[in-house]
Amino acid sequence: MAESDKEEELDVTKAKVEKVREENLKLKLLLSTILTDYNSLQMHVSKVLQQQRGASMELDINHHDDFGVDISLRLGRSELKLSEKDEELEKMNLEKISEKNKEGSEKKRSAFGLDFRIQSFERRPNTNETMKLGYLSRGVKEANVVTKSVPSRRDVKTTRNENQQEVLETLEQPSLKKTRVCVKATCEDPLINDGCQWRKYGQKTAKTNPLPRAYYRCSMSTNCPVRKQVQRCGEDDNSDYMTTYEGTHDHPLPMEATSPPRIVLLHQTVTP
DNA sequence: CGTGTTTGACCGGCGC
DNA sequence: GCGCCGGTCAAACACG
Repeated sequence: MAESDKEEELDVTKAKVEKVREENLKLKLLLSTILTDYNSLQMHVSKVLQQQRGASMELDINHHDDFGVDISLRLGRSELKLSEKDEELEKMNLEKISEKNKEGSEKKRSAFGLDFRIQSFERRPNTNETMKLGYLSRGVKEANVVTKSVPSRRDVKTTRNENQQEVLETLEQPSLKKTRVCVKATCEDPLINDGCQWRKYGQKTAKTNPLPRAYYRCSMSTNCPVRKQVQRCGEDDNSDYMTTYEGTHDHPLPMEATSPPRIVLLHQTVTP
């Protein structure tokens, strides 16, 4: 009797182990997809930056100002510093990975549905602003990054393009700066899982857009200055959400917000 | 009862 | 100066 009980228990345990193994395999697959996607993003960023560098050299060959680019794909963390050695390693890894994933990465990217592009980014020399993009978990279709140094409200003019996408035009004032990142994402839940806790403090319907815009504050720390706005881009339930993060967290972030994909490209300076 | 959401009121910036 | 508009506040409410 006890013997058969033990055998039954063993079978149940075996089944459990098998289940866990299957789950593990699935997670591994998911991770590899995410990694592939991340690598293709890195490639894309470096390509865009190279193009930008080329364009700026062509545009202003006699101008001797430095032109720096900081990109850090992390949500609201303070600036990441890499030593020269780290940069070299990062570069080597990127090359290695890009060769490995040359084939099929495009296909996988569209299948997984993650992409982003830098619309514009420019900084003046001796400023210390890092661009941050929230890590979006699954369900993200397109991340559309618009980041600039945002001075006081007085100096910011808000215009809109055809897609009701907010574009910030910064007038001359390099001192007062805030991080601002726009992310366009498709998910059922407007509160995409970026690892942080948000508390809604308001909702408004803009005149130019009948769809409501929600305002959230980070509630992970009592006086965290980070805010985000979530604006639906279409009327149907499956439509995209434009999420705009503003500010830098004053507290450590959970794993969800700090885990990869992460892109760090520090100081690409062009000297004519 | 604590925490989060809703929603109308209020405030400051900006254009005319 | 006035009106419009976007962003924020805060009281009321809902929920676990």
